[in-house]
Amino acid sequence: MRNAEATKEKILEAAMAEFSAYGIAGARVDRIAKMAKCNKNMIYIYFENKEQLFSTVLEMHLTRVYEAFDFTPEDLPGYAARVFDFMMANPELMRLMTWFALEQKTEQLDQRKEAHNRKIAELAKAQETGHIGTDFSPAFLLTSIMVLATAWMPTNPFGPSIDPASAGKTDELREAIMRAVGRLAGEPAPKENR
Amino acid sequence: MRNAEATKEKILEAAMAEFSAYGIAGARVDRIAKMAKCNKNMIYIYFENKEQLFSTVLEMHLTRVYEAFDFTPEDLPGYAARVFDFMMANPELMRLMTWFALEQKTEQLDQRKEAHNRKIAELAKAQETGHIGTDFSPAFLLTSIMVLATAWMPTNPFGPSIDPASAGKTDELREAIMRAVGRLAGEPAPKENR
DNA sequence: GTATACTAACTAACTGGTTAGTTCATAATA
DNA sequence: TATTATGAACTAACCAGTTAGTTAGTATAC
Repeated sequence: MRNAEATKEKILEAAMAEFSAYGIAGARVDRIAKMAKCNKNMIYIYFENKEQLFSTVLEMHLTRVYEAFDFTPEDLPGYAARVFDFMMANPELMRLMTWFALEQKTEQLDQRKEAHNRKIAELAKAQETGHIGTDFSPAFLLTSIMVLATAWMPTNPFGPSIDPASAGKTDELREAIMRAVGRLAGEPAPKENR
Repeated sequence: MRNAEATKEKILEAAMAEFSAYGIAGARVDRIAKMAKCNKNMIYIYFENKEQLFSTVLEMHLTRVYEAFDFTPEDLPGYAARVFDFMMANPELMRLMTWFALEQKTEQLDQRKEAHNRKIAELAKAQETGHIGTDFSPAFLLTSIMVLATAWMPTNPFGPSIDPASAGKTDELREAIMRAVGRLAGEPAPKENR
């Protein structure tokens, strides 16, 4: 069976599993080849080297995220819930991002930077128009939201290890995260609560 | 110069630098020996093997943390500020913890677990006595606090990379984190906002 | 239609450098 | 002299990346 595209696909899939499990330094090219049921050399033909392969895998999946759900500055709890659900369903991606943050050699991904700047601009506008509170800066808000939404991932040193009971209670957790984000973003005009 | 204790100390110091920089898989024992200006063999005499050395370094520094500052359930913003300052001053420890969370082989550290359970119990009591709000569970609160206090560390994929401008503004950041924690923990009876 | 030439996809075996861990002779100390 | 600390050299395994060669598919020529 000769099929370049299929082989590339299998390599990328295996690489995702390997890198998210072991990071760049810990990943083994031989193991990726074996998992992809292809020859090791094909990896070097299609993807230069190990680091290049990692970058390709990471960017591919990040692109998938950016297309998966959109940012709604007027409904930040809803956005947090979507991030939470997505990350819970894709723990491998979270691991990949964390490995990258730890192992990165000062490089930054333009793609992510742009996406963040766009969101921050939207938040600023939402603050001006009074849709959300102005107690926190847009950048602070965005970071807080992302951090709260991903706090219960296994990659977080303070997440499940603090709160092992949360393991099964996904719904309660999402609901609490949404309320927390609501508190920070400032309930534009809820008149009263409870 | 013959001094076993001093050699052990130097090895531990070098190991901390190496492991926090490269993780377990990426760390090189030869590099640690060179940095500690000791022979590689000494490492194996004093600390069994590489993984054992890592565990020793991690536990040692975690103990240091637990003794460094105490938990004040009635002043959670203050606690968050202390965690923030400590972590900002010790970014290496945060990296070490993150490497561990990624590389761990399902082991849990009893020491940490105990410390967390104690804090959660204190939070529960503080809720009963009305010192803090009851909108969020103690475990949720504690995780949120830790996560917010450490969100702007370089290890966080959503921290400085989202908000590079925060680099120099430590004071503003701490103040915002304290307010955020206050929002989540405080105001037992928030009648209205704005 | 079938023989030939050409190319893309793939493979097995190898290479050179690295790395965790060991051995053993020597030096310091008591 | 006996014990312990130390370091240089060593070893076996590992691993990223390479090489030289094979196989399958496809186009061209007769």
